Amino acid sequence: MKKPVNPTLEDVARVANASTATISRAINTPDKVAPETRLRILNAIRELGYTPHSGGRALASNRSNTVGAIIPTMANAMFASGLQSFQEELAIAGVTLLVASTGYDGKHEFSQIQSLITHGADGLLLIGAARLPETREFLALRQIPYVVSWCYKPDPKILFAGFDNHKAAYGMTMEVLRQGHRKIAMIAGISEGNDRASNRIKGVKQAIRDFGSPAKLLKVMQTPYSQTKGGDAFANLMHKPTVPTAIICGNDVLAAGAIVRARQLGIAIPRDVSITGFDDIDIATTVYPTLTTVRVPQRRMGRSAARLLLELLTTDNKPASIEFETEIIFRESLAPPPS
Amino acid sequence: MKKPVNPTLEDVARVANASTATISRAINTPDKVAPETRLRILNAIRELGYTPHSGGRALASNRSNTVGAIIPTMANAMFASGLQSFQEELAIAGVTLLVASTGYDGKHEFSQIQSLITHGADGLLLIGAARLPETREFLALRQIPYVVSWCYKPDPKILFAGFDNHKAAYGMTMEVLRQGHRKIAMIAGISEGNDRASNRIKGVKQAIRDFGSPAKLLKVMQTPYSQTKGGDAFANLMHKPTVPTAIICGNDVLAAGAIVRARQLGIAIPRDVSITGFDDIDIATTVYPTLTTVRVPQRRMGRSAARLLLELLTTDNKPASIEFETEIIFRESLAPPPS
DNA sequence: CTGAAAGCGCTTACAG
DNA sequence: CTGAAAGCGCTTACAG
Repeated sequence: MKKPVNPTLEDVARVANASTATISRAINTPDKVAPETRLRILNAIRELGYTPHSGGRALASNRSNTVGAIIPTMANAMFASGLQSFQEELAIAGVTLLVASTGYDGKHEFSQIQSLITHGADGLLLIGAARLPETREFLALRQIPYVVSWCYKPDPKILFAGFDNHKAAYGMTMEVLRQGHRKIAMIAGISEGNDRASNRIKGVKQAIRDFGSPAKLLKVMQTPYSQTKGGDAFANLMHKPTVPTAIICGNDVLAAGAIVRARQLGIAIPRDVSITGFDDIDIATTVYPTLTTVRVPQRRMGRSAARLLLELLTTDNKPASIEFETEIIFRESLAPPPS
Repeated sequence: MKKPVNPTLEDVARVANASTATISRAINTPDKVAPETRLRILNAIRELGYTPHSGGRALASNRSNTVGAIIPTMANAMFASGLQSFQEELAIAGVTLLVASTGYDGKHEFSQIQSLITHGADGLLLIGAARLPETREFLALRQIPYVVSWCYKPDPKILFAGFDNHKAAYGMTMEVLRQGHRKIAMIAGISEGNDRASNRIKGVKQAIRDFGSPAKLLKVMQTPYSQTKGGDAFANLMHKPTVPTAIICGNDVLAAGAIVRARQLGIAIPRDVSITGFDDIDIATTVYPTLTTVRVPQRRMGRSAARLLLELLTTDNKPASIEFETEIIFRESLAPPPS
């Protein structure tokens, strides 16, 4: 017998000598099928290498058991372990994860959201609260269930599993001030279309304002998240007439880039200038001196996001947002300024 | 008028006052539709937030314009930029990428392959040549077009866009020997089910054998790809009675872990022991001392893989595999042994 | 426990 | 340039 290359339920039915309805039940609700029938069917499925066609399935059942995650980038570990936990939690519920990335571009985000919905995602994980108006409209119009992670706001209309970037950056800045720094600079991510980046900037500014004179924010440089760019921004800051004694970085990648560049320039960290990061990814301990940074509870956040989304998808509950606390991890790159 | 939450072609047809056939044409072959009709339809689509249902589309057209990539892990940058290039190249052709990860587990790989095929992937990008027998059978039975990357073999039955791991590891080992090292150890990845890891081990062994006495491979430790594990393996090697003068690592993550641990243990790199890596990801220059490593042409590989897969999918050509060369990048972590 | 049949949202010859 | 209609692969009341 010739095996069909793309076997369908009908092919399985023929081989297993049963109706397509029974095959479907054997796959989806096995205990509604007699054990011997089930066995026969399972053998036929294996023999043919049958996999259900998700299109037909989605069409007929009006659900896909699939959710989508749209993250800014896969290029560094910022989202990797959170996404991993998200996926693991979904897998327990038998839900498949589809992943797409945006390159920090709102238009890309919109088209990736549409693409994932088109591919049958029942719900979405989105990063951050900043979103194009057309994207918001689309999400609202289509009443797409989604949870927003990596940030938190007390906004009852949106379901968050995240943390307060403003508060976290504020806290780190206060610590830098407490250690005696007064001339401070920041190397931040690009704030446009990125509320995490902009709230971290606002948090730093607010802390320095609240602390009052003589604390001063010399400069905030915005640059894409790459080590090289972080290094460039660092070199730039250190060439100005007034040099900071501490530089607060928008994330660990920028901070690591600054530290590497400092070494190349013969600038000692933290003796000549202190550096802090944000995220606490692996790179924070790879770099030398090791990085004082803000730890983000990625794994717990990812897991919670999955649970909230599943609850949204499978129950009528209206689950509440979850705010996670961040924590300052003290390592070598931050020390009091030379007196 | 009440807007449907999940608008269908029929809804668009009603609003735009046209048949579903015309709507479909306006979307897929716009120039077969009168300009004014097209405009009316586009407005209706926007108004309703319509996105085509990929299930219905795949069912009716028997293609999905989607390919899947299955990578071992998203947890570090080993595959990130290659995948990025792969995606960019696909995007040019209007093809969507679905990504899944396996955690270096053959069974997971099989189920993720099935899942992506189920979700309509027309073709696949796979990493490495090691694969479970059932996975091979499935790929063959279903005649699934795929390209294998991150490795290369002169096997005409499989389409590769990769490099020769054995040769690359052999080359690095020869360089280490050339610089005068004779007592060598290796910290490798887990070779089971991972041909890249095992071929790198074989390459190192072969080089040392070819070089002949007094060169000796003291020990090969296999460990999962994490900095901590790399550090543990390093500590272990340095506590043995016979200490190596050079440690060749299976990838940069392991090597970085070794270097970080060396610092903690007060062991000087490269004075006390040299370290080499594999991949040349960002971490190779973040770590201090910076890492001498094998550069893998990730971006070109990803782009080629996409082109080969598209060729497979859209033409009747039988494209040929592409072998990329790797290159040793000299940095600080490798130096001649103390004489 | 099993089967016949309707219908999910699309595309595409076919006809005009 | 446009429309009516068949059919893609599934699931699921309904009937037995």
